[in-house]
Amino acid sequence: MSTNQENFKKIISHAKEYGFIFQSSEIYDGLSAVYDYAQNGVELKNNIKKYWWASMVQMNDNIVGLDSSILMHPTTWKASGHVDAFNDPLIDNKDSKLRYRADVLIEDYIAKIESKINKEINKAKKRYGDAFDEYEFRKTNVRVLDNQKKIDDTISVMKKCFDDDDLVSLKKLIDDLGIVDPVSGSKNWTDIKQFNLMFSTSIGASSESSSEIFLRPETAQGIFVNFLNVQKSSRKKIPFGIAQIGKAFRNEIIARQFIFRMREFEQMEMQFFVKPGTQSKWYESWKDNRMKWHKALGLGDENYRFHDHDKLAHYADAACDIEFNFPFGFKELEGIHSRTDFDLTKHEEYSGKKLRYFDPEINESYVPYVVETSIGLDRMFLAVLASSLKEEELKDNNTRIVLKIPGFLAPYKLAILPLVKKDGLSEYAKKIYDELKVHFNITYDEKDAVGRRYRRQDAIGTPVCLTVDHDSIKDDSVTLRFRDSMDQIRVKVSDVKIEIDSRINISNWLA
RNA sequence: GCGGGAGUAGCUCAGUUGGUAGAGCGUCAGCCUUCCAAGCUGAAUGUCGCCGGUUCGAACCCGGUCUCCCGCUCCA
Repeated sequence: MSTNQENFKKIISHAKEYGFIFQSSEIYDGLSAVYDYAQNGVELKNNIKKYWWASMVQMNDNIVGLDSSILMHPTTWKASGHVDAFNDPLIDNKDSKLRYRADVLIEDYIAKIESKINKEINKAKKRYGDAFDEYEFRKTNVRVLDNQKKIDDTISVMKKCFDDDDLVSLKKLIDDLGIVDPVSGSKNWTDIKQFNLMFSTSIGASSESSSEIFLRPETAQGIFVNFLNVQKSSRKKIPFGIAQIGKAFRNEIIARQFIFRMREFEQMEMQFFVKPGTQSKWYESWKDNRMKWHKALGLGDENYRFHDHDKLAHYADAACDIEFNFPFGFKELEGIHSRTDFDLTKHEEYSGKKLRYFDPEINESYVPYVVETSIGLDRMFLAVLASSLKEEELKDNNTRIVLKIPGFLAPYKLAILPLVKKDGLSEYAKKIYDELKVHFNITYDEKDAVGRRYRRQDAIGTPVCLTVDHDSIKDDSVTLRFRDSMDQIRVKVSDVKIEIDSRINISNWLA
């Protein structure tokens, strides 16, 4: 475990030292759980996006792309359930150090009193047998009436608190009712705090005309509200999918573990619209498909596993995660959810617009069911970085740090290195650089011994280095040196493009 | 948010009972070098996370605060 922690620290240091990830606003002490992608990080991240986009949109003739806005009509989030689900009044018990939802505590209290009433009723039932009239009993029994009044009062006070957003009175209610922590039995409560996981902002420049809107907490809703627009303009027939890559925002109560859980993060989501009744078939098929996609990267099959959800979210009838073996254990990397017709039905309800598909095969229209695949881009980035960063023992007690990422993901595909600066080698090398830079993202380095320059390229994952020596000028041949094997081959300058391309072309990983 | 640990150069870290800040690696300039780092010369870089207090004097002691890592919780 401690070695894993050390390993994780090394990854974080490496990410900073070699220009992959910096903390946001670092000179101002940083902003909690927000990170920036630096010169090498942005290349790697963009390449991961390309891999996903190609496998979704390019490789499937029934999946199309979308880039919807971060800002959406506020009713979107009422319809999706986020306004309710992402909004919790929380309270801590100072003795047990546990955190509870205040409304759940009160509801538990009400349930307790209800069970008292039921006990009373059951006792009376036993006593009076068939002659027992529950309605009459509830109306007349003093203890029952007393308890029922407690319940009614509690509910009305609680409702008023929520209507008025009055957390102080809500706290007072918990104190007045003498609610204790089920674990510690203590009444030592903190104040109630409202946690809203959605970031809000306002639209409209003047304060009178402005209205509160949210930064999207997931990209999926942008797809749902555009479902019919896309379907009609693309003339796609069900089953078909809409893919989207974009930022989402969650005001996490606690956000940690480097870029694993951030407040501003990027999702790659695909919503697949299917005929009702066929969703479990597609759910299984996408589970299989997505796992294959991950494993094709070659980060190690043993690093992936499925994890089925025990309790399902309000919108799902089946759900699982693809978990990855991060330095801090197996954690969710991608979610695959069978979302039923929940979202489209809700949007129909709230918008008053039909979101139905007319199926020409059965001559009927219906609200499609949705199977979602949703992957955290930043998590994917971390998975690639963490599993690829290796420290290798070489001969003569030497070691090297090498980032063994798949070639097409590498920030630079090729580094051009003149063996020495003099004798025209630099000029010759720069000429090659100019010829090749239109084909690949490449870099040039002539500082220090060539061995040290190889190490620098290893550290950022450059799969191939090209070295120009004195013979190159005579016979137009150069040495290619490969990151993983450290092997070298001699090729004609005119063959370099083909040699590189055969090793880093994304199609090698897409099949 | 609570509990535990931490914050000193780009990175990893020293820094004695409080006396005015260092190493290794890296970076930059130059030299030397004909293929796998750590050969030579020189240089730059720190309000010791931030604010306040105690003290003649604080990297060190005290208080607050910010940020990171671990546990609880949730998710992409």
